[in-house]
Order: sequence, then structure tokens, then C-alpha cells
Amino acid sequence: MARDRSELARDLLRGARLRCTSQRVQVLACLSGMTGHFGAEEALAAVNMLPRPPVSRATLYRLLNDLEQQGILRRVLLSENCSRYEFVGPQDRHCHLVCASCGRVEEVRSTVLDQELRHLGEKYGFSPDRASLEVTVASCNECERQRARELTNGD
Amino acid sequence: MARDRSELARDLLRGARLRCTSQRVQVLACLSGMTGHFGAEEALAAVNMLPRPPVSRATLYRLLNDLEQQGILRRVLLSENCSRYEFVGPQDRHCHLVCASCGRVEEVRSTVLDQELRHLGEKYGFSPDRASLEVTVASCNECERQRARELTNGD
DNA sequence: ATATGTGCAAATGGTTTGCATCCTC
DNA sequence: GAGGATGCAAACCATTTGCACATAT
Repeated sequence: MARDRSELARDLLRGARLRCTSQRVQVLACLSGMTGHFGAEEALAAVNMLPRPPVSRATLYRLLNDLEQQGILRRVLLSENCSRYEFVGPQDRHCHLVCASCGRVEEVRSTVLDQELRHLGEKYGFSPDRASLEVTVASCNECERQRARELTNGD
Repeated sequence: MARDRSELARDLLRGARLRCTSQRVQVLACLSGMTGHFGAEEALAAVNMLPRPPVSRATLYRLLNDLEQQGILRRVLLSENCSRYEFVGPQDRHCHLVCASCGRVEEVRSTVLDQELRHLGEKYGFSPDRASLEVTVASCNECERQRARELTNGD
């Protein structure tokens, strides 16, 4: 299994014309096993949890950028103070509902959204085929209630 | 006109239970006249272009946060290194198509998207009514072409 | 009168970068 | 062997914060 992921990592790197260094294989193998989105620090922690020589912060950041540019990772704009990423799998088109107040994130699959975005992409000159994702920022009901409560108390 | 916007600013502040200081009125009046989205530095520059005692960076940042929490401004996650905002008008539901490579942003209005997001919001416990927005990150055609060109050259 | 807002300058924190060294191709 | 990759520590830069002073209600 770890074997498989290392192989996958090597394939991905070669496909992206990136040199297969031990650090890159190690990071990519680890990330390909992560579910959902993650930040740079989480990734670093996960990678260096393994009994291997640790990967430095600088290398990790550089690699995250490279992988995103190659379409292997997708950068998700979920919060404004730290970048989050997703491993790009074959068919995992989904969008995120994000609460603007508490940061809660819900992953959602919707063919309606996908189709419409495809339309809009064509119309405005975008290719949502690669690294496409959709983020919706709103308030979750819990935070809305809280907000309503505060407003009421203020009276 | 500037008069009108100052009045609007005062109304908004009072409605949000925020004290009407000269700085706040000045900032909000200025922002309410801006079209499209803007970053903190742009806002600061615009505000302090007026022949008035300048508003400090700290105050501006504090105010942007307050205004967003009150739903007067909307924070738009268009790039990961700096926050951007929009003045929230009455009926301006729109989404943004963002190119992951060059940062190009296209504002798009789509009732299909709005309806679907309303559905999804209900289903997953979000209120897209307040401060809702949608962001789609993709690659614009120009950047796709460039990418294809680079890959070809690499061979 | 009192709670709040403002400005300054220093602190923060995620991310990037310069440079000497190491490793892949 | 040569050009790209790594690690360290310092640099960056948008944003936040502590504190003394000013202001709105």
C-alpha cells in the first residue's frame, strides 16, 4: 500500500517532469493518502510523522507550489490566512460550502453546479476541466442563530 | 453625491450599531462608491486620496473586519495572499471565475447557480442569503494555451 | 462619565528567498 | 558534470495587537 503510493508518486512526478527526489516521493506519497483538504503545516506534520529523515518546511512549500502548478494538487481558497490543498483524484468534482463565521466546511457534489460552471467557463474563456472547484461562502445556520441572538440582546 | 454617500455610511453604521466616527464615515462613504472588489491597501489609498486627515492602516483593517462581520462588506477569497472585499449592494448576486494561474477574475451572474446554491445551502444548513458568494477557480484559456506550449517545448 | 475608537509602532505568522551544499539525470 | 533540489536562517508582507490618547454617546 505504501509501496503503491510511492509508485504513484513517482509516476506523477515523472509525468509532471519533476525530478524524483526522496523528499518529493515521500511528500507526494503521503499526500496522496490524505482525504479531504489540508494545510501546509498539516502536510508537514503528516510527512514527518513517518520514520524517515524529515522534510524541511522550505522544501514542502516549494513542492506544494510546484504540484499545484502541475495540476496534481488543487489549491482551495477556504480561508484567507492559510492555503489549503486537495489531492486531485480522477473524478472528484465537488464544491465547498464554507461558513464565513466559524469556518465550517461542507463538501458537496452537484451535477447541476458542474454543468452550469462548464457553461459559464466556456462562455467566459475558462477551462474548468483542470483544477476546477467551487467555493461558496455563506453563514451556517448555527452562526446565523448566534448572530440573531446577539442582535436581540443588543436591544 | 458625496453627501449622499456620507448619509448612507452613517445609516449603515447606525444600523450595525457601530459608532459614527469621522474615520468610519469617511471610509465607508468611499468604499460604497467603489465598483468591484478591492484589497485593504487599495481601500486605504482611495480613502486617503481625499483631502482629509488620513485614516491609519490599523483603523482601516479593524473597520474592514467589523464591516464584514456586520454583512456590509463581503470578503471574497480570490487570492490567498491578500483579502479582497466587495461592498454588499441590494441585489448583486454574482459569482467569480478566477484563473488559478494569472489571477484574472470575471464577475458572472447566473440564476441557475443561485438557485442550486440556495438548494444546497438549505440541505446542508447554510444561509446563502447573507453575504453569499461563489468562487470558481479554474484556468483561463490563455493560461491553458501557455501551459500546453510549455509542455510541448519540453518534449 | 464611560465605554469605544484611533494611531503608532512593534509583534505575528504563514510563506518565500539567498546561499552553500547535495543529488538526479 | 551540470543544473536543479534541499536546508537553514533570514527576509517578506499582509494583518493584528498593546498601549496611551482622543471621541462618541
